[in-house]
This record gives sequence, C-alpha cells and structure tokens, in this order.
Amino acid sequence: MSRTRSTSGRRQPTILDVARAARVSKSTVSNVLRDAPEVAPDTRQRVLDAIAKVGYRPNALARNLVQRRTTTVGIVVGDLANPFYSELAKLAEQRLAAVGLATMICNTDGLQRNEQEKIEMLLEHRVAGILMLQFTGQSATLEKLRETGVALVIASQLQPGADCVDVDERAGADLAVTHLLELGHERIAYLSSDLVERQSERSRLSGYTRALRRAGARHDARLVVRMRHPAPLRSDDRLRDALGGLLALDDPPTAVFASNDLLAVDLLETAEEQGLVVPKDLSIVGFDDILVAGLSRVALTTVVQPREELARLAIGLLLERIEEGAHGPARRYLLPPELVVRGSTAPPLRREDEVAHALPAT
Amino acid sequence: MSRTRSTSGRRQPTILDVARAARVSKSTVSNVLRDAPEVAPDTRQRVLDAIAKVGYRPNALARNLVQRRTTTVGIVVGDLANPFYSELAKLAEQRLAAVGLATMICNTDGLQRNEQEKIEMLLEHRVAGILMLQFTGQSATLEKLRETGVALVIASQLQPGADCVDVDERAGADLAVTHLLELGHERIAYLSSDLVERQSERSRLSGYTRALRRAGARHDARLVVRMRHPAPLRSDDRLRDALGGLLALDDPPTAVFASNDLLAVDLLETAEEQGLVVPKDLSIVGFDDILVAGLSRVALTTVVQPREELARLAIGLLLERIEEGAHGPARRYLLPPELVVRGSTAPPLRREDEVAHALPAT
DNA sequence: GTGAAAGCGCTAACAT
DNA sequence: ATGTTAGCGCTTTCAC
Repeated sequence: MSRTRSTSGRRQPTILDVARAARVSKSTVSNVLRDAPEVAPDTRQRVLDAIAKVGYRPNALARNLVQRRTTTVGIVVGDLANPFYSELAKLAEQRLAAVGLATMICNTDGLQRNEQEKIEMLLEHRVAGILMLQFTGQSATLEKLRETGVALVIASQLQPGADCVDVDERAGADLAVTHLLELGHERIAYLSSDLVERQSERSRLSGYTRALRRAGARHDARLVVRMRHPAPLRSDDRLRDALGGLLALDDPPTAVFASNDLLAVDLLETAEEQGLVVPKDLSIVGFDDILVAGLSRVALTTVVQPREELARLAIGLLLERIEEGAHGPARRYLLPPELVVRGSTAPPLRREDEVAHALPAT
Repeated sequence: MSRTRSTSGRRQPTILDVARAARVSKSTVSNVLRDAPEVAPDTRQRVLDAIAKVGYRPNALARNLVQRRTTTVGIVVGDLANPFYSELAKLAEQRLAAVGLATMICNTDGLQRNEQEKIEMLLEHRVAGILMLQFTGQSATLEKLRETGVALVIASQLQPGADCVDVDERAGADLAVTHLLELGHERIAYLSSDLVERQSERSRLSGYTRALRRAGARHDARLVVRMRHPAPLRSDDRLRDALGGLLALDDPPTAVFASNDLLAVDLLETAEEQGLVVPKDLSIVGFDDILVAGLSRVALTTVVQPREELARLAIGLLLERIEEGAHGPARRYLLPPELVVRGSTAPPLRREDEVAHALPAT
C-alpha cells in the first residue's frame, strides 16, 4: 500500500525508504547504521549509497524510544547571564558533546517553581542525566529526582545523598576574611545576595564567622547584610542603601567580603559612585573569580573557584552514573579554593592617616 | 503475559499501568492526558488518581515520535562564555520555555566542523526549529537546513533566503567612527578578531570605511587589523603586537574602533598595560554593549545591540515558522543600532597638548 | 463516552 | 549474512 503525502511537503525518509532503495530488509539497514559486525562489505556499500541517495537522517526519537535510553543530558542553571555559570555551562556542554551527548540547558532564574518545571520537562524527555549548576535546595525536588533513578550531579553545592562536586566555600570565605584581617582590618562586613543559594550562603557566612572568631574579633550582626540581588553589573539603589547603612554605623566597616563577584563588582561601582575610593576607603573581596574580576581596571581580590576542574569532575561523575546507574553510595569531590589578591584590598585607613597619605594596594 | 523486571530497578510506569490502575483503556488515559473534551468527569478523576498513584510521567519521546513533531528547539551559539551570546541565549530560552518549548543549546566555538555536527544532531533529534545566534556562513550548511524544511531563524546576521533578525551593523560602525571623527580624530584604526563572523565583519568594516570616506579622510590599509581572537578579558600577546604595530606607524592612530566589546576591553587593558592612558592617549569604541562595558571602571563607549528586542523578534519569527512551515518568502528585521558615549573616547591629544593638559572625556 | 487497533521509526532477538 | 517479527510508549481514527 503506497502512501502519498501531498500536504506539507515530503516527509523525511525513514529506514524503510533506504531499505527499498538498497533492496534489502530494514534490519540490514539498521545493522549498518549501528555498524553491527555481520554485514557483507558489498551490502553495506549498497546501503550506504542508498542512504546518501534518499538523504536519510536517523531519527533519534525512535531510536531512543526503543532503546529506552537517550543520549541527552540536562543542565539546570540559575542564571545563564551570570558569567560564572555560563562559563561552567559551556565547559560542561563541550565535555558532553565530546562523548556524543546532547545538552538541554534550562534557566531557572533561581526560582523553585521554574526549577521544578524544568526538571519535570527534562524527566519527561527521559534525559540520561541531569547536572545541576545551581539548586534551590528544595528537598522535595531532590526526592523526586532520586525516585526516578536518573543520574544526577550537583555542582557547586553539597546535598547529602547526591553526587556533588563543589569547592570548599567555608574555607574560601575564611581565606578571604583572613586576608582582610592580616591587612589590619578589624571591622569587616559580609554582604550577600539571594543570588547565592542558601546552602552556599550558610557555608560562606560560616567561613566568615570562623575567621573572625579565630582572630578574636567581636562578631557584629549589623555587619552582616543579605539583600535581594541587585541588577548585575550596574550600580543599584538597594545596594546604595545597604552600603549607606553600613557606613552610617558608629563604627563602620573598613572592608567588605561579598559573597560573589557580581555583587562585589556592583559594590565597587556603588562605593565609588558615592565618592569612596577602593581600596583606600574601603577594601572589597569577592568570590568566584569571574573573568571581569581580572581586568586591571577592576582588579578585584577574590576567591577562585576552579571552573575547569569543577566541570571536568562533574561531567566525569555524571558519565559514571549514567553507566553504572544511580545506585551505590553518593560520591563527592570537595575542591580547595584559592585566594587571588588584586587591587581591591589594602590596609585600612587609620584615623590619623585620613588626611595624610593612604597606603597603596599591594 | 505479565512482565517482570528484576534488572536495573523498576521501569517507569507507562500509560498502560495507569489504564490498569484506573480500570480503563489506554486511550481513555490518553484522552485525559491531552485533555480531550469527551471524558466523563468521574472517569477523568479515576484516571487522575491512578496517575498520581502509580507515579506516572508522560514520555515525551513516544509522544513526539507518534506526533511526528517535537516541542524542542535548538539554539546554536558560537561562544556561550561571551556575555553577549549568553545573555541572548538566556532571553531566548526564557521566551521558548514560556510557550512550552524545550531548548537544546549547542556551542560551536565558531568552528564550522562543530557547527555542522551540532546542527546534524539537532536535526536527528527532529527539533521543531533552530535559532542560530551565530553562523559561520557556510552555504552548504544553510542548504542542508533548507532541505529539511526545519524552521530556521538566524540572529545577528543576514543570510539571503533565510529569516533573519539583526542590527544594522554597517550603520553601527558608521555611528562609532563618526563619533570619533566628530571628536577630532583623523587617524582611526579598525581592529577586529575572528570572533566576529565574516558577514558581520564585512558590514562593520564597510561602515567604518563609509564614515571615513564621507568625512574625506584618507583610507589607510595599515590601520585595518584583523587578528585571531585573544583570550577573552585578559591582556594578550597577540593584541600587544597588534597595538604595537599600529603605534609604530609614522602617523599612528589616535583612536581605535574595535569590532566587538570583548576585543575593545582587551585592547583597553593592553593599552594601559603599555603605559597609554585611555582616552587621553587613545580613544576606544566597541560594539555590542555587553554589561561590563557599562561599569564605570571600564566605561566603554560602544554601539548598542538591542538584545531584548533581538531575542523577542527572533523567537517570534521562529514560532511563526514552526506554525506555518518553512515555505513562503524570507522575512527580515533590521534593527537600528545606537551609540552610547562613555569614558573611553575623548578628543585626540594634539602635538602641542602632549605635555600640557589633556581634555577630559565627555 | 470508551475501547480496539493501527501505526510513528526504530532496535534486537530470533529464524532462516 | 539477511530477513521476520515483536515491541518501545504513545496518539488517533474509527467502531461500539
């Protein structure tokens, strides 16, 4: 019974069209497609020719359906416009493509609602694995994921029971604050935004606290500020208020540790807009080491997250899970952070210095 | 014949499991899933309950296979780590997700080889449409795409015969150079990297030439430099050489128009590293208006590409094509660029000024 | 309103 | 070495 398609143009040729053109059965075509060993050289050639002739292109959906597994991996990211994540996403995609896996990228804007929906969509597409570059930390979501048995790796955050690869954020924050303490700062603020997930937030804050406590500095709750994340890379009202609040204290901070580079750069902008000079009047340390931080015009002292290694290990873990299945104990890589000192930090201005010379940045 | 799966855990429940649990046929389940009108309220409820009970999740592959169309769209991008493209990709993904479409993102690194492979992969996955945020311009690729009849939109570049949405790059370059001319510059270099596709390259160069010609300035081929793209946002040897070459001329340029912001910022870094002061010794104009360009510490004068509008129009076009099919005449949106003047441009230092005062940036 | 049946394009036994 | 066959999980006529 020959079919004729008049509507909406020719339909794509299938394996059957190839079979007819090569005068073989469709399984023979399938055999050469999957290059199974038992095909006669000349038959194979006939099939190859037929494929070229009819312009055949395999249908991944059909294949994936019958094989009950896909070669697609989902990447969930909070904000693709954040350089830290887009760089990570790029590295991950590269590695996945290198082993023949396609990538579905989902942006959540950091919203639980979106996160759930996107994950649901990935599961409906039966992705072989999911890499979460950011995670709201909602346990129900994690539970659902676990039920499906899909391979899962969470990057840049620790979640008990799941494969994780993250940097030691506590140690990183400690590094940052210790650096400031060593420069002689005593009043050090911690500024954070909800762009950073709760988990990470806690770790970084705890690193901040630990460093202060070790140095015997008194903890001052007024120096810890968490805000809605400001517009990226622009000075911002909320940030201006936050900074104003800190500086209005009777004993204002001389340095700020910001929980991420985007925020740190914004702060730098805002501070200078207010007439402060960084680092003379205010030292700033960030977290992430995004590319902008390294510009000499910006020169942000910051804690480095090793992106390449993060991506490499995360994809490595994910591929293992896809191979072996999701059973077995959770694995974790904890990467050590590093501090890179640039021009945004300097010793504090002592009272008596205030009119006189300011110490230059190291 | 009941099946038992002992290996690799439980398999995911199918529509049949739901049917059994609800004591209806599978087509009834399908009917409530696609909420077809003709289902009795109580039957629907029974099915809904069964779905929840067995933890059923629709299989998008099976659905897409039988419907012979997917709800997945491919986005092809050259470099996801380039803020301009990651911002665009994010906007596009948002709009697609809003209408229920999933997004497969492919990074090509600007390589034709990769571009072809990734497009092939998208086609095998039978994506409903492809949005190219960057395109090497290879006509064979375009031809293949056209043959498949897949919905296609090319953003940020004009390709005859395909739906395009791009900004008027020629006008943009003209704007940039005219601005420099009006400031009094006479020797204006054009610096470009292969990060910019050939098409765009040509347009921008032609805008540069046109502006110069209109002003009656003599064209000097030595002022036009195209280089391999340097490491993003870091000063770079190649760039140092390129700049050195320009400044070594007997009549060196006082201003540079860079074909993209990433390059412009790199140039700024390199120039200052070499002891030049921007804009006093050298004015720089970029193209794109990526977020970093707006930082007051960077303050790059640049040509704005309206990203939001680009994404909106591109996705709009793509959705139309997915609806209507790929036949019909190609459509095109040409967006007007805008110049935003910041601190990286100023009148040139005249010989007699050289030791004395320099004019500040506007 | 509901069910039976015929595929979508492919793979993977199993025959031959 | 090649062909036959039975699905993968779903949609979609078409009977009842």
